[in-house]
Amino acid sequence: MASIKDVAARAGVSVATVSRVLNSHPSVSPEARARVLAAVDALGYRPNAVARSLRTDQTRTLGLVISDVLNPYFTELARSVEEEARALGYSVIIGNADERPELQDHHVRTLLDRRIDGLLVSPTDGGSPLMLDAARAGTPMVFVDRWIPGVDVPVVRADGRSAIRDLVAHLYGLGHRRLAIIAGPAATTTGSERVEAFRDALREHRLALPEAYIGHGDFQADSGRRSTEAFLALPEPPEVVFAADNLMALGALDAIRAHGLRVPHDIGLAAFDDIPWFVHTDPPITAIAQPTKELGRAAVRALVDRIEGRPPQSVTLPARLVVRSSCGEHAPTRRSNP
Amino acid sequence: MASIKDVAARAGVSVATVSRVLNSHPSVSPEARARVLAAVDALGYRPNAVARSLRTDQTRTLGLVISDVLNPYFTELARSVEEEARALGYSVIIGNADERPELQDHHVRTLLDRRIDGLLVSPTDGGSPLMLDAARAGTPMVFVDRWIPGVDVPVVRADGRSAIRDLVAHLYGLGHRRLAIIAGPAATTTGSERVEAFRDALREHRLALPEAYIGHGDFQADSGRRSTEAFLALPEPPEVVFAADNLMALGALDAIRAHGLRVPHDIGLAAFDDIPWFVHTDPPITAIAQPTKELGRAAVRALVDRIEGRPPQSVTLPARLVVRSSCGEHAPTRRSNP
DNA sequence: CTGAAAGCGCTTACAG
DNA sequence: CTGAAAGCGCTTACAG
Repeated sequence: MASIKDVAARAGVSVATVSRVLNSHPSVSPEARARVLAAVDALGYRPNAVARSLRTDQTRTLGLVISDVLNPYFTELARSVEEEARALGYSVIIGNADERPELQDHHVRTLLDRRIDGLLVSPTDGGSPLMLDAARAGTPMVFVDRWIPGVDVPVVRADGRSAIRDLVAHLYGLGHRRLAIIAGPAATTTGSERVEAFRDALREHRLALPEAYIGHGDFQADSGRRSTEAFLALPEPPEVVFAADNLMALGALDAIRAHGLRVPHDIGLAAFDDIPWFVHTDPPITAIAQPTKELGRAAVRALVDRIEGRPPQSVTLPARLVVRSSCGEHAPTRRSNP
Repeated sequence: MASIKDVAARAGVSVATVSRVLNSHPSVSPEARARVLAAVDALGYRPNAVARSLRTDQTRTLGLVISDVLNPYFTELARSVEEEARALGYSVIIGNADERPELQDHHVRTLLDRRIDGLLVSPTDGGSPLMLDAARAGTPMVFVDRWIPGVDVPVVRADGRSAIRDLVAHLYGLGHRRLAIIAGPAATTTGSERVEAFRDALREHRLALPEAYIGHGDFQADSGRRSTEAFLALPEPPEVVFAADNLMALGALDAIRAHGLRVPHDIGLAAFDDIPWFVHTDPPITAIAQPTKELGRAAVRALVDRIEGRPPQSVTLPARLVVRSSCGEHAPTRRSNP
């Protein structure tokens, strides 16, 4: 592969001049520029980003560590992150933690070793020493979707509280009283917050959330399946199950179908996170939609602000309820979006 | 951030010795090793991968350029690629082409600039000059899923031909005669091959594939929607629509529902690529499943073979038909997997 | 406007 | 077993 020296030799100038042309530094004569450009072209020269990074101490690369790529919500988030990053002149390297803290640490470590300019994280747990150290050491960092309390890092996320209140009101209006939730891991903010918001909303209707109606999931389909089976085995099973993410909703659906039950006739189902397929499931699933694209964009902007020395800002965007027919027979109250 | 010099100073040895310890070179005295390790620990030193790469001319990184991350098939492929790569000591950087040739080129260029050790590509088109040049220049490269004919690069893919023949036999057995397909872009191998396999299978049953029954899609949901609308507007609409990927099937479902039609009563639907949600759609969708994980693994192995100087091998794995109820009322002939 | 030179953080023959 | 030194491919003050 041709190096800057080859270009310099062919153009009859020094490597300094080649470098200046490549970085569009103003003080280069038109003739020199032309000769360099011609040499670059002839040689098919491409600057070595590794060498440049070593020298400039910046990689123009962002790291994104997400909890689970197979979750459509995170896939969409990742895509929006890459899009915005590209617009701002950055690449992004994605690390998939698969909801496993050790794997999350593996990726954080690899990314740090590669000297990425900044890190976007949706933490799988309460924060490993590695991540806490990185934050303290001043690595530019922003949390997306989930965050770690007590760490001085901007957070970009959606607030599902009011959408969850809308959901509970909707369920109550349909006559349901026994409402269960499949929660995410308590160590994650989205895991605990959604349960709390749900519990608070129930309380407004003077409804309790018994321990048996709380499934302890891990945001993966399998745990949705297991929790739902436990609910169904109860002497008094819930009338509606609210899954705290779309994968656990998938697992719940699997379990319900395995028991020969029908939604919503035998049991209702709602999910946090909306995906295109929810329109076509049997029946269409009532869900809480996050402004995923906007979250990705805002997260990148906050991180790049931090990297480039501007004060970064935390952002909280509202989620919204999308009523479909998975929770009851009534003609659903139509909301903004079908 | 501490550098190798800091470690050397603290341990009272030269940087060469530190480097040897870090790379577990045998000729280091136990005492020196211990002092270095202690210094590394005290300083929280982490080697700079950028510097190492510049020096060794290898990044231990693979590039993966896929056509569309939002497509669950590619998401799963990406995940399996990362998993296998990690097992072999490599990281992977994913570039999402979004089915856009310019974006594909952007990622190939960026990846090449970063001096990745090898490139895994699922080409969006017939091959840009950039990609062709890279292949000719000897960049270790492997095509996954889709490939470019006439380029000397190993290909790892699934052969859907026999599964498509099974599908057509299944449809024929159900009494359907007017079968349509929503194809992918003709410039992609999977785009053209699936149509040809479909046409060949129809011929075995003395059925024709009229031009009007070929939708020209681009593997995205919107094109599935448009093609289906065109089918439905025909004087004699098809009895079954076969979408060449799952996103176009989603679009087809949208269009069918928008017309107030029901699957399979009014029109049948089948898809290439199977996804977990197909079990829960209304009705469950008959699909052709690829051995996605195995494809990802095999592709990484072929690429790493190539990188490490072993002869890489092309691999073709079979896809298989999964019969559900979206094509007809008959009790479906059960196949290996529900 | 231009070039010689230093230096980013590593690795690795080479000499001892 | 160990260290001094060269060098990977760049960028960038510095001097002219």
